[in-house]
Amino acid sequence: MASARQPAHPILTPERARIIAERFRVLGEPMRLALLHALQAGERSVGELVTATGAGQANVSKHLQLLYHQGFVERRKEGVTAFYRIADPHVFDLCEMVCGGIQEGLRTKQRAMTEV
Amino acid sequence: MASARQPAHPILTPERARIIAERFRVLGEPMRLALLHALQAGERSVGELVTATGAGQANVSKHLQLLYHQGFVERRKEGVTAFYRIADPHVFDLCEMVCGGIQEGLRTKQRAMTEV
DNA sequence: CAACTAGTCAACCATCAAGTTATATTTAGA
DNA sequence: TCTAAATATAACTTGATGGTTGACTAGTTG
Repeated sequence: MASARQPAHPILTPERARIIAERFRVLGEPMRLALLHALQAGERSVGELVTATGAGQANVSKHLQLLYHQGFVERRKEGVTAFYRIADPHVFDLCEMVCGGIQEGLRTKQRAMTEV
Repeated sequence: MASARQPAHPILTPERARIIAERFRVLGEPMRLALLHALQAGERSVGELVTATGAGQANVSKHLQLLYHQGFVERRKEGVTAFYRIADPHVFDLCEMVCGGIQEGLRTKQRAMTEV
């Protein structure tokens, strides 16, 4: 085990905490996750995302702005149509890690329930 | 490269999106990140966390409840004192991934600014 | 130019969530 | 038992946010 020596945890200044939290918060919204998921298969126009998610157009547009300004998606304009795409596929690694954490939590609860 | 064949992305049902978003949302709050960070060095009582973060006692307690019910921290009661600890150190991997994404985003912007 | 289409923006409302204050609960100790 | 300490909970206030509606912008087409 390497637990004898405490790892030097990087200091979390309030400013850093704020920035990191902001990014987490953007992912903490089902609709935005749905948009990212829809974009996982490739570039999509706003209209396509509207039909894919069943949400209102203005709503989709607003969420896309948030994702855009946080750097999660990129934008391309073609005529009157706007196409969005994933900026960094690593987002999905994040999601999978969260899923793993959820499943781990469930396993822990399961163990707790089946204990003697 | 394995990009020729599209990976079969797991389906994101609304229910799954809601659960995943809920977890992200818990991390999307500076105070809760500060609490997790304070716990990174080891188990702490509520009082210790109050002085460590400078927040109100009731506030800290409430955030701890959230972290607890989402399975991010575990709890131990000793007399009248409650000790909290990190349930799964993988949370910090998540945070570091987010930091990486932030830095990557900044690099991208930097490149965009220094382009011809 | 008029009509249409795709998307963004602004205003509004309802809901939610963070923080505070006060109160309840539980345990230790005089 | 009475008190004090540590924590949890309830009630409340206030600011943030998701969703909708409607106006506005900019291309496209007749």
